[in-house]
Amino acid sequence: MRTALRSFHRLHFQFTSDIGRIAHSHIYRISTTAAALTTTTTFHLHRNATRAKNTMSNSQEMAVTAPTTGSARVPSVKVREYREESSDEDMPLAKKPVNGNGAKRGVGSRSSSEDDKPLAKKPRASNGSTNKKKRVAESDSDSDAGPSSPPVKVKAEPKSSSKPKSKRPPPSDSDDSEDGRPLAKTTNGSSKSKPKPKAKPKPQTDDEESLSPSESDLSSSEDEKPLAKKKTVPAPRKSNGSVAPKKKVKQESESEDEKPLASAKKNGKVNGKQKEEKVVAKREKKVKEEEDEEKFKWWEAEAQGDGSVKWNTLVHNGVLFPPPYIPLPKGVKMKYDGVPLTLPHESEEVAGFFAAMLETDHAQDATFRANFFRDFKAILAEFPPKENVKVTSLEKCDFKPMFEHFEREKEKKKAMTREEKKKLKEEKDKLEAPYVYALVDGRKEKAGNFRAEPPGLFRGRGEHPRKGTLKKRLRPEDILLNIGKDAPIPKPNIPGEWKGVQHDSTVTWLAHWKENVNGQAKYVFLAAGSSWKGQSDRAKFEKARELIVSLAVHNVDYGCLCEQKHVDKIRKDYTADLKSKIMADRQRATALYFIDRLALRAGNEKGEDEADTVGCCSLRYEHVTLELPNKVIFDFLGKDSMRFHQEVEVEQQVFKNIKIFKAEPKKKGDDLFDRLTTTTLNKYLNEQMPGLSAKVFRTYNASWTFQQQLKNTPKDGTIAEKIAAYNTANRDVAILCNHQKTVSKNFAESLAKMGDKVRALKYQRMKLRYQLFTLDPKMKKKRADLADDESDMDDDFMERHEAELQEKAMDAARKKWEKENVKLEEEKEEKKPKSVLDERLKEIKAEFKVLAKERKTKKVEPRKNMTEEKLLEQIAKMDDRISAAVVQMGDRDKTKDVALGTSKINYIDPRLTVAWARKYEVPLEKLFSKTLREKFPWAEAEADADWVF
DNA sequence: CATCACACTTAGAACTGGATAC
DNA sequence: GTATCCAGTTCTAAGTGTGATG
Repeated sequence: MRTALRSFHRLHFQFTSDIGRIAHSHIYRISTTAAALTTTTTFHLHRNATRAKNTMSNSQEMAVTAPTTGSARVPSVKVREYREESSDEDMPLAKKPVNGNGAKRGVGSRSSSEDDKPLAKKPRASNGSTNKKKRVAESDSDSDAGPSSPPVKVKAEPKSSSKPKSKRPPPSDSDDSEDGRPLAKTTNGSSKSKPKPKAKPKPQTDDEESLSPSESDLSSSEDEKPLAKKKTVPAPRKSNGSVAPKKKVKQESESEDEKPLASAKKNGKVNGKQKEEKVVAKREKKVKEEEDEEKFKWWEAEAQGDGSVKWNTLVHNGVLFPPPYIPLPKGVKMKYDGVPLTLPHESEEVAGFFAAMLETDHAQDATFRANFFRDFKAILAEFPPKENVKVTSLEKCDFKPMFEHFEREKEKKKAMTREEKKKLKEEKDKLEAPYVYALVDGRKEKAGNFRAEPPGLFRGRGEHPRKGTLKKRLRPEDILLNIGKDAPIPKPNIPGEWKGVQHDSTVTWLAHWKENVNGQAKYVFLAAGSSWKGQSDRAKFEKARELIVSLAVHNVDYGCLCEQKHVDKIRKDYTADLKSKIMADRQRATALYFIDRLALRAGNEKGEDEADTVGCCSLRYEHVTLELPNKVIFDFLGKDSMRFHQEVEVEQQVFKNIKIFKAEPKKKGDDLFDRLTTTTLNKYLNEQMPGLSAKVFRTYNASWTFQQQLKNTPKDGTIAEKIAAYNTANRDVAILCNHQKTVSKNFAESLAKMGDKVRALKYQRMKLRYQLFTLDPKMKKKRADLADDESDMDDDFMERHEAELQEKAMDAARKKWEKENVKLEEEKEEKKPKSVLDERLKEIKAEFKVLAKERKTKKVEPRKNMTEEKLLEQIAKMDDRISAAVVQMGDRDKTKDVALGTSKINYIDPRLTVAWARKYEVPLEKLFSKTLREKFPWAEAEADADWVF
């Protein structure tokens, strides 16, 4: 329906000069009729900003927001601000200081070697209201978004503007055309050069659409009206499952006993000679390493001919089903209305699923509870309790006894001895051994998720309408195998027959089934370290790199052939298309701008029966708000219902476009890009460069950003410092991609602990300082820097700290006394009487009395043998320790809600890491875990220290 | 087209086990 | 030795993107 409407309205969008006038009046004057929209928008924004501010947790973030909030309130300020910009018209927008904070971005910073220039740090604001992620994501400022940094930026954070960050060097050939072009100036030449065949540009297009006051009104053309679309209710997705598998499926009933995998090895073509050589070379080494050597180095092999055929022979054992349900002990029963229920195994199992989650958030969630209870009632209807009790209310269900039983079981498991645990693990490994590897063309390859997903309650993320639904136990009858024609058909480890067996060599999955909750397909693939995954992973990065491969283009501006990178051309094109008269093109260009600059996902349409999350193409009216003069505020839930909240300064044209896309009659709930789908967008991108799609930009920008940020590595720092630089770069990428993690439950606690540690250090330093001043009062003047009191050192803390220290000291004394006595007893000697201990305790108390007195008088008698030099030395050491701890604390705080793993695993070309490790001589295992190294063997093989993305 | 089915990548939560603190 | 914490790993949900289908 949505799409039907879209096509119905798919008429060319003829811009008249009218648009500009509205746009203009919004920007220049906030008054009278034309301003109605703007005014409400502005106030709305203001409210948002205020709310955001109120919920913010730390002052740093408030500092970011406050100025804008203030100025947004007073339109006249905005007007003036905007006008003032005309004075620096020739300055690229991206480099204009924002709110006076972006001072680091000087006018001249653009063209010279930007790599070494510090870059104003992106602001970050978490909406501290919850410890769950939902943080307001940070956006990198201008130059970080891509090689030719266009003017996307987020307000600079004043506090951290001093933090150095490298800037990306703008590629020379694109710089002038995009970044360098003054905002307000229009270049007719560039519009002529527009390569779009679709657009038939009128000669003065650009002039008409410039922000000049002469632009006329928008409303005259029908087509200009944005499509206000109703949200349609698609028919509920059918989950009827078992359609006969379409291609090449052969139902096979032979239940031939499984041959050991090794027997099928002869089917494959093992390169015997090669193996032999390896074996000889590594003869001395252990068997395990020999095995490693056998690994197929696909990146050294010649490319296979037909890309669609993935294998010739494929042998594996299918999926491993979990053990059948083990009923609870007789005494463990849930209660209903206080009455213990004796449930049949079938319903008991389902009750157990919920009971196990009793103390998680899921169990409190209304949707989750409702869905669970619906399914629980259904199974109870089929398998009712012995007591013949009708269960009608979840509130009356008491799963506590079951929950506690599970807890006890967990404890038991924990309490097992090492041997017991080891034995258990061995048994498990033995059971799983046949499934761990598959044979692909005779090569041993690790399988991935070969364990059939056990039954349970569906844990949908965010506001998933189906969360809590019972996910049924899988049987062999649910599962379709994909396996070599000559391979033995494995026998399921539980009774039953496979749903089917097929031999499709164009796909890489080993098993497939349809899950009952959402009717979605599930697959068993090979593990991440397999050659199939490796090859496509490498191909992904190569595709992204292709974006910066230069190609010869006919440049109309200069009437010659020029070298240009794909990405530069694409950026140039979409920048031009931002002004296209064809609405669809203009929307596409604007969307592309966001995808490129903000690393948004494509945003396919989603169904009613899924969580309401969006990506770029599916952004709706309410997800984007505008703030003069050129700020776009994104606030929406993306993949996994992760909040994306950024305030971004954009090119004026983008700002204007959004205003148009949001114009009447569009309202809340309508698509922002009503004439754009991921399909059309990708089709366009594919024309720009074969194989290009929206997601490539995420890969590209992530890897590119990483490469740029790595340039901040201290060349002669310690390994730890280098790794810190690496992690900082990693974090920048994670922030770019909005990768979040839940703040750990006891984060605040552990941070507070660290804080106390710092303060304990400061306390020590304070004592040293006082000693110094007592020793030589002149030092107070000589070293005025030491005269200041420690910052967060109040009496309250000191008292508490001293009490703790005293308690510890006394404890230690007691233990020492006891120990001594035990020893004396063993040696049959006389024990020390209690009075000895008491005497020691008394001494300790006296010592701490002195400390308390010192605290009050701020005078500390120098400890014996203490000299001025020694004190100064110790103070300096203390300074180092304190600042190191403070830095570490800050780092932890900054990373608390950022997940670094996802970008490392999926977005950052591993060759960058390998090259960096070699260049800076950091052991790779400090950067890549074992699994990551297994995933990226190809990167280690091909990237030397000079490798560049 | 528009929709669906399919196959594959990307994602945070949950779990685990070893290191570290106590 | 035991508790706690955290990095690494596993699990599976939730995306992307394309080709077939009606």
